[in-house]
Amino acid sequence: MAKITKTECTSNLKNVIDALYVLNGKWKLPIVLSLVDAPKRFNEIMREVEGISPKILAQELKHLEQNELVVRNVYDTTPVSIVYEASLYSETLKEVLRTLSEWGAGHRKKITGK
Amino acid sequence: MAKITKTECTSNLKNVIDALYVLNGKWKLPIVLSLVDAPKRFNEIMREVEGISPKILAQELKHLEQNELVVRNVYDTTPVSIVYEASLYSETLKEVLRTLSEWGAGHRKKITGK
DNA sequence: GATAGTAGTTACCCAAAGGAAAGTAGTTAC
DNA sequence: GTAACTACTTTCCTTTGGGTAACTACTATC
Repeated sequence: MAKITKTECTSNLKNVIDALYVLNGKWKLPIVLSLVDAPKRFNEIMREVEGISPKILAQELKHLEQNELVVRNVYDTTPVSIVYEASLYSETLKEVLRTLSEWGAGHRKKITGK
Repeated sequence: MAKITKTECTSNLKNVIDALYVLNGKWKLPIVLSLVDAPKRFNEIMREVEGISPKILAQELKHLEQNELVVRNVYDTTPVSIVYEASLYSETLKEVLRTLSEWGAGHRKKITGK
């Protein structure tokens, strides 16, 4: 890593902590990945993201909506259908997800597979 | 995001989960960032990473050592000095830290600062 | 009228993460 | 001998994350 100043390092740190605050937890990135694939309804997400409970899914969707990563669309059909989709903004996560995925794959090889 | 297959998506997901498993928690990346800056002793890290308790620091250093991100050097002086440093391998995190930092900075602006 | 599906909410519980404070064992300085 | 510094460990406690199961309110189908 190129030489950096103390101030740069501290602000890096703060940025990383902020990013992790938003993306932290077992389910947030899996949900986003599922919705990036295609918009889905509540029970469809439940079926795709295996193991998640309705309580946690509702909670995480709210968190992701607040952070503008997911959009909740309500359609006035009978009964109403509610469709969640990854926001345009969520595409800014693309690079983060890519580097994390690459690192995770490489690291698994290093620690277990060799 | 370019069109991807279901299989690619699932393996992405697994990789990301694996990466987060290693990097998860409040302190791991802050500690790595601190050591990337310069090798340090236990109490030096304590002072730089504000708010961390000795219990947590000892625990996280062990975890990071197991994952080969941090090296623990023992020097046979009197008294022994123990110096922790970021491993060469930890440089593979560079890209991850950079994208996370950039995203965190941009996201903070979006959600709070405007 | 019973069953199933929609999108959740509620209450209760457990386990892991993390914080606070004190202790330990050794060395060094005063 | 007392205080301070090293690198931790131990104990206790609280908070948070997450799981289970039941329940709600509505609609559609048999």
